Amino acid sequence: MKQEITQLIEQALDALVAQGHLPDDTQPRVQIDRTRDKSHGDLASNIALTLAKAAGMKPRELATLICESLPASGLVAHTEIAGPGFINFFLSDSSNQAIVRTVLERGDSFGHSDTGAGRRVQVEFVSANPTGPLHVGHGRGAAVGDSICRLLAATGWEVASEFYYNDAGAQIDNLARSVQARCQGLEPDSTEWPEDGYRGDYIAEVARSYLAGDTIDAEDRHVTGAADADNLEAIRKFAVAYLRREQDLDLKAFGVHFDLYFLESSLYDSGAVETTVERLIANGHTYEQDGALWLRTTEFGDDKDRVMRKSDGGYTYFLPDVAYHLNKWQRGFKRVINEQGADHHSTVTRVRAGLQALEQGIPEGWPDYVLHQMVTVMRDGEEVKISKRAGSYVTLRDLIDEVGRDATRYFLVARGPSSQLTFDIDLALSQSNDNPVYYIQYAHARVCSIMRKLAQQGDTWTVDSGLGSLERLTEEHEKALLRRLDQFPEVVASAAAASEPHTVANYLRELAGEFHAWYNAHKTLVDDKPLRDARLALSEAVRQTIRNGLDLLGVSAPESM
RNA sequence: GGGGGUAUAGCUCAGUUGGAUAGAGCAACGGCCUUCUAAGCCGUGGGUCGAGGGUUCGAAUCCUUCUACCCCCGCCA
Repeated sequence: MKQEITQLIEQALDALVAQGHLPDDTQPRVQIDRTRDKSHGDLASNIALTLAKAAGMKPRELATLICESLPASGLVAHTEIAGPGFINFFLSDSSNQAIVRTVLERGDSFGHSDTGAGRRVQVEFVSANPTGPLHVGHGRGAAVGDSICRLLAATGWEVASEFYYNDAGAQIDNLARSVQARCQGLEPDSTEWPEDGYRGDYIAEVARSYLAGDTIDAEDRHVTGAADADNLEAIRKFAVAYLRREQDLDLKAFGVHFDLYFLESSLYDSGAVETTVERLIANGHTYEQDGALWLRTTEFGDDKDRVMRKSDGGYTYFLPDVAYHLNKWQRGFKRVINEQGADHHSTVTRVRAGLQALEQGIPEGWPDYVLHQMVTVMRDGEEVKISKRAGSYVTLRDLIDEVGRDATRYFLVARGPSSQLTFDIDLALSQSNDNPVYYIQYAHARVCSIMRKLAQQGDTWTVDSGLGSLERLTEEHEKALLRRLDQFPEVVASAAAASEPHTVANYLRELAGEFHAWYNAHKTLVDDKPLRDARLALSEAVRQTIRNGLDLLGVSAPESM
């Protein structure tokens, strides 16, 4: 609709240029906004305000000229000039009502578009170390990352979701030593407990399972506990498999799927890490100091140089990270989005610097990052500190069990990634009925309920009869719903472009609110059949749109509550 | 000290890449169920958009200075 109106304005401007009212070099960017206040019509343009100076006219004067030059169109009922010089467009009823047909024809794909044109995009998220269960922060990453994937797929991108699986390095050794200590009967308070060891209770459970000789069936590995407290390597393999399985189960319960688990160890096995080091050295961006090998990341905007090979010969996490992202580039992903917690912010500059130092023609700002701010968990009115090493923990699984998957996902995705999030468990539990997700789902279920009622009465309706009498939708509540439905494709497009799924959540709250208001004000199943069928068609369009929107958030659309 | 983020109603947060009188939920108060599900609706009250300055037809939004809080600044990830 915006596009059609934009074209009308452009035609009017062309005519004014031809008549000499506007300079020949007028190259306006026509901007159309939805109005906030319905007394301002449906759409508004500020074009007269932006061109007034160049035209040497007062804005309202120019606006009048533009309105007089607008080609006739069945879309527009009338225009008004308002305020300092806005042109307000009042759309005809029939053009507003047409959205119902569009929604019902497009069905599950209403709101989808093809801006991605089949281009490939890779989205990496969660990427938690296999050193403990997933916590709320990972949950936020999972909810946001998965929703971004859904948004990109809905806008025509070919999406590859990926979990970088850190199964090598110092933290894994730390994990193995912690489990071994538990196998040996040590407690975290013991003086012999490993320095920086993981203290959580789950470590004891891993040890118990290992000593019992359990077999772990994780998605990509199957390991049986050797039950030998002295075999550190066996413990390491068992512990990684155990925690991998736990994370698999957590993500499955959360409804999050990954196309690929990329193993950090594979970068060592394939020689990619070595190759990366050699290339960085050959390119002259490194130096040795204090027995370590440093990368001159300050050449690429970092505030200090970084160690890539430690004095003990091992690599820091930074180097495999660079090798991993080179691998992504080599796989042909021109667009990559990394969704991470903001506590990992410092890696952004570092990874990009490493990629520049490789001199492979990778763009400077590649890859994209979406950083979500920290999640604070409140329980019993107090903040629960999340620390794997200290052992205090609120797992994602706990939340799903207590609060429910839909509410947990909605809660974690409904805020902008850049704002901090307080997850109050007591609130989510005690007032779960007030959770916005139920409000939205209820709107969906209500439409289903109306349809059931219709069937109970032995009545039927057809989409065609509904679409044939859309002109009966004349109530203010109905007009508001029509406008809202028309907005959905833009909401999806901008949410996808900006990697901001929360705007979809906000939209659904508005749509559901307007539906509930309409439902209470006007009965759908009235005796007047044409009116009834028109309202059923509108109800069905609302239901379809809510369903599509919830799907983008990974939240279910129940048929009854 | 440096980098990033945030600051909007009592609380939790929106605010469509500069638009018209800044919104919603919760909390408070008052109404609505013999009528398609009351997990709902209607109404009332509630604001120096952290503070100062700047840019322009127009600023919660952009620039600048300051203040407060969160995160990071490791040869951990």
